[in-house]
Amino acid sequence: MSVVTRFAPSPTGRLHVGNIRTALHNYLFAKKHGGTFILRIDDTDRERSTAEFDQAIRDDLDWMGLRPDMIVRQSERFDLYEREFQRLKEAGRVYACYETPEELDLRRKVLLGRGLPPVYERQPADAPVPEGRAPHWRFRLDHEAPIVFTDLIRGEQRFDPKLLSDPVVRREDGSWLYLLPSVIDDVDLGVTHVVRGEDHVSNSAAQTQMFEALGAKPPQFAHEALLVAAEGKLSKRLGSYGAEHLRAEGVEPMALLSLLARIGTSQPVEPVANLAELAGGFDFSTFGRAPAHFDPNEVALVNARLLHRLDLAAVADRLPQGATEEDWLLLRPNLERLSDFTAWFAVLHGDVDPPELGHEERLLVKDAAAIAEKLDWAAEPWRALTDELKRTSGRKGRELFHPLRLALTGRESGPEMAGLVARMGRDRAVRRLEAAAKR
RNA sequence: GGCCCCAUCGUCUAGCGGUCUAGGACGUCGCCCUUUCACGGCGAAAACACGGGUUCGAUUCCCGUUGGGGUCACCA
Repeated sequence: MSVVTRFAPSPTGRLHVGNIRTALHNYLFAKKHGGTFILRIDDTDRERSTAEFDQAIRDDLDWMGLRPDMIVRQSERFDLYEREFQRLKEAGRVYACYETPEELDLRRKVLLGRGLPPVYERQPADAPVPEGRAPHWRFRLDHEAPIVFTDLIRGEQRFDPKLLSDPVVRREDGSWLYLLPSVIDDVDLGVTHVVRGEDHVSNSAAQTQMFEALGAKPPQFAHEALLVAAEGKLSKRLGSYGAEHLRAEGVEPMALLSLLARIGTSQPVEPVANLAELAGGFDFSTFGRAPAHFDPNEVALVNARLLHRLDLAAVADRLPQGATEEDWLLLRPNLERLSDFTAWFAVLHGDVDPPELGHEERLLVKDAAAIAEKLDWAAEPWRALTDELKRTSGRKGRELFHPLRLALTGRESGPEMAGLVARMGRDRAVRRLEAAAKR
């Protein structure tokens, strides 16, 4: 049987690192086994779901190369839910309830106050039905059958159904809550593996019975430990590391994905060039069970390391017009993000603002300009320039190089000067040295 | 509050009773390369939360404490 996974976001916001990680794991597991990766848009909540977020989610997945083999929307499948719902109703697995949210809330507080688990208490069969009120519907958990399933990450999971509330599956107005439609879809689409955060384990327990009530075998579950922010402790804050933010920061998708695929596992976080390679090493047994700390700085680190080994071909279409292989190899080791390339490209082929230098440095740079003027640029201009200047000025080491670097590139640090100087050409070099001397 | 999960270097983790003078990766620090900074190469420092057991012997098993995470919605 071939593997089928699904990623089921609701279009009520953009993707963030937690979401993306779940999507990625579903994708990688499916691809590793030559299976199918489904994107299921969970838009049963018509109040909060928007077409814009629906689109944004697909764009973000596309940006990362996480292409779904199939896309379905729950809002287009209500007929199916209706049919299955009727079946469950006839089988007595779904029943009508008439409590108001306020009543339920109060009851919960009372139980909690008495130190009891706030589990929903079923009404007796002969309880009076309030007049003129539409019911909402709950799924009847089988209290006699202990719920047991083997989680791919957490091992054997056991739940006493008596400690679980019968989940509400449908509201008074007929709208759906996510629990049941999700199961119906998983059955219908042949989902074999449900990979999601550990905040869903108790949902999985209840859903296990729903699969069975529908006459289906529950899928394999894998509940991964959540990500928490490195600073502070609220996992909610992770929301700020959204896809749009990461994209705006100039993060390479594969850098993000390399980190997200490995964080919280026993495998080293290292830049990996493509999804296929990531999929090859994917293994639930390497997943830890403790929440992992997500540190945005780590994304930047992986991003830089990834860039340093990328070939020109991988980035050529995102580089400025006229950038050559030589430019790329020269500048690449110094990039933290690809967009840095543009500024360095200007150092080679455009203009830079002259820096402010001290009196001594201005004199040095003025001498440098005079020397540079006469050099054979086809030989080793940087070597020749610095050798000569060392002799005339008596300076060496940082004393000598720092002012030259500043004058020639406008920056404190950067790639190898020899390469930069040779590449920028004599005219540009002389012009900059003179400009810095005058400033 | 009930229930569930977790607890090893700063971080992610390996370890499944003796093989641990506790291994790897990221970060940090140092050295090398570079007549500068960075890149790169090499190396070093750095951890078994605490208290009880069990055992000839506990990082490893059990209990408790402390600490973290999750969940108990007519959200997903």
